[in-house]
Amino acid sequence: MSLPEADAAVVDGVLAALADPTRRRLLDLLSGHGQATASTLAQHVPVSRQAVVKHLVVLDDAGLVEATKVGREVRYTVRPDSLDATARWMTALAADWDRRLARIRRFAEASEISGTDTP
Amino acid sequence: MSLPEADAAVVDGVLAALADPTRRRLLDLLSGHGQATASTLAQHVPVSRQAVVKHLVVLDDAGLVEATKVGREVRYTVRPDSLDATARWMTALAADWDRRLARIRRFAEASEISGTDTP
DNA sequence: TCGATGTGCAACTATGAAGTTGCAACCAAG
DNA sequence: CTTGGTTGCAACTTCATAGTTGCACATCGA
Repeated sequence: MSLPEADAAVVDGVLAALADPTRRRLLDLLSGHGQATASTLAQHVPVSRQAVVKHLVVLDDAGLVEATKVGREVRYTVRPDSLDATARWMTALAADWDRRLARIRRFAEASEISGTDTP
Repeated sequence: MSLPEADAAVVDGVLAALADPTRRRLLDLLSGHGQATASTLAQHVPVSRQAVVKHLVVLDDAGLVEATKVGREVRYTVRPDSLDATARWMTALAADWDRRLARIRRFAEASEISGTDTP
């Protein structure tokens, strides 16, 4: 109803991307440095450069980072748009749950009976 | 840093839990029905009851659902608190990225050095 | 041109998670 | 007590993904 369904794919990708601690760390490093290459990031994370690259591909597919080729190196930057969309989605979802729970609670108090549906 | 670090474990659990589409579907069903058992949920989802139970355990560990034993059945309910906390965390993170990007952009414009696109 | 540094691609391993099946235990109603 | 429905536990399979290594390709500087 009031939940935005248009960016379901975006939300899906962002949630999957944020589920990994290493990727969250990379995003943290990126937001702190403004720009960084995969090689530079690999120095601040206990995995290899190729592992970092794979993570950056996932983050790029989720729209969370942007790759810019500068000479022979690839600079990565954080992109807040899809994160912001997912944050809004989650906030709306939490509000929706609260609404439903409030309604159910009110209904339960009024009708005194607890059997909601399944007999 | 304005980012709340106290609920890092909560955020971690919620993100991991929400990463799975089946778990999101279960949460959707639960928020719609108010209450449901694992057997009931399994009828609305293309997986077995035991798979649903495992998902519910994950959701319970993440603080997203609550289990209540009623007679011989276990009723599950949605719990918005940790979802709300995660939503706030994500909103703060998006705002933080925006802040940093704005600062970097302002700095780049002021110092005139970085040829962003036109060489 | 030559070397050094950085990136891209491919093959491979392995650990964890999602899902299944089977069976035991439990509880309510006949 | 027995029977039907419900949950709980355990072993097992399967598959995605995080990680590795090795090498080829590009690019900058001397």
